[in-house]
Amino acid sequence: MLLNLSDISLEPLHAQISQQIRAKILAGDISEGHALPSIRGLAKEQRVSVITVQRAYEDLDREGLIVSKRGKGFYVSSLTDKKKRQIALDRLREKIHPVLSDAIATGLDSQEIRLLISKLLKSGGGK
Amino acid sequence: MLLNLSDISLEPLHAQISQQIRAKILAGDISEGHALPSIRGLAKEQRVSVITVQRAYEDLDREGLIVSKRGKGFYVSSLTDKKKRQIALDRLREKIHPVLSDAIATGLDSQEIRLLISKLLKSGGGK
Amino acid sequence: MLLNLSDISLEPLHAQISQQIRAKILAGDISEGHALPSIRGLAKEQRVSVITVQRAYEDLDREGLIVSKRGKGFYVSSLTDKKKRQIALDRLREKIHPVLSDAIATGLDSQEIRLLISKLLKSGGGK
Amino acid sequence: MLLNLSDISLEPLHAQISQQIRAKILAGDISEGHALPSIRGLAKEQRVSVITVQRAYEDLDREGLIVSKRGKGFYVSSLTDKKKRQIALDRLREKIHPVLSDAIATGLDSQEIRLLISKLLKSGGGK
DNA sequence: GTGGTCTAGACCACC
DNA sequence: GTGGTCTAGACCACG
Repeated sequence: MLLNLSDISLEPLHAQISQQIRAKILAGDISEGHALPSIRGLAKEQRVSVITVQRAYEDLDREGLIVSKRGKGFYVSSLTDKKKRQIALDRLREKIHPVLSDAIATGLDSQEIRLLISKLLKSGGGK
Repeated sequence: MLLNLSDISLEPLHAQISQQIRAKILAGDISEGHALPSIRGLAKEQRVSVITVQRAYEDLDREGLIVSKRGKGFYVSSLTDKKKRQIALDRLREKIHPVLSDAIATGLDSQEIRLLISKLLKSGGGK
Repeated sequence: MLLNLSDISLEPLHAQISQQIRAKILAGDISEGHALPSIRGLAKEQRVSVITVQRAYEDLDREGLIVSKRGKGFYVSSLTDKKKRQIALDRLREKIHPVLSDAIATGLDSQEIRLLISKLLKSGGGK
Repeated sequence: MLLNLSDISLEPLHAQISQQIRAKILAGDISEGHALPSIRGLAKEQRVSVITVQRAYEDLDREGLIVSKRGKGFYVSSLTDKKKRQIALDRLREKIHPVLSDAIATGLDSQEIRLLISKLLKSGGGK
């Protein structure tokens, strides 16, 4: 599985892993019912500790995006597209709310905030 | 000085302090040349350690928003409104960029991202 | 790690530490990718407080000479020799400028300043 | 008396004062036997505390550059030009030595150090 | 009074 | 094990 992990990021490794897999699932890049890489396999491939992958999978499991089948591995849960979009929106709202609050407190007005965001989205928004 | 600190927040205390003072300065709530509360005074008032306030002030000093006058205290730097707005926008851009990247990776399109943000901004954006 | 710390120097301890490690890195005595001593280890070895070493490492981190890998330690950043030399020259310029200004203001002329410096450099320049 | 004092400099105020007066004396801008401004007068003129000027004068007195005539004020000592130049050189040597040591430890060689200094001296070296 | 530095502990998340 | 944060003291130079 293609992941982009960084040793020196402020974001913990397990969070980087769960976040990138979550994105793949919500974007439909991994379809429902498909198996995820085994914990050991992914750990070896990404050169991280087994426990790190385990924590990432635990998070996704708790969110209901994947399910563990004992002795067989982890599988992508079955979710309607609508439900996926809802989850994605909820996550976005949760993460963007404090940023907007801070921007407002800092004296920026809604107009220029929206303008900046539009520019960022047009310029790709890519990583 | 009125601050809203939470010791259960994920955000370190010193970051909460510097961020709230930064917002006050950028929004023009504290004007240039004015003295900030003394390190010890603010520490006592907010019931945090002296070092915690010190780190917050250090950060703002490094950013150029305040200056330290030895033996006298900290003072708000002189910045034009334009410069302040620029700093605020830069901070917003930096903080919102990864959030937007993640939203895109998650399968959301620019249209619904903008829509969500507009709704949040209209509903106050307040904390 | 071999450090030469003096608690009677005017220079703060943390600055002495960061400066000596900085010199080792810029001179290539510690190569890129190598791990630095752990904060606690160095603190114990040099008989200083953990926080003192931490501040030294923070400074080097901020300058980009080392990077922190959470849970693993600090590592020397990868820098080309050219870049290292540039940083060394910039530091020298910054530190020597006020000294030269003062010398000029004091009535010395460029010729005798250069002469003195040459003599100091020939006599070793060593500590 | 024309002085250039900065509130926010790392250099203590009294050191800034003594250093600038010292430079004037060594450069011959104030000739021997001339009276220095009164402590109170200079303090008022430069908007600093009396004690701050006092400490500056004390330092110069200890170095033998000025002498106190009780009840009359401070006067520039009588020093031959050769002696003045010697003092200036001693000060320069003392201040530049650690800077050169650090530069050497940092991997720079004498050649490029001299080159940098020559460039700084040619470009004015002025403050 | 102020900020700057330092110590000797402690708890936490991460790997 | 690692670094990141925080506390509660202390001493110093400065104004």
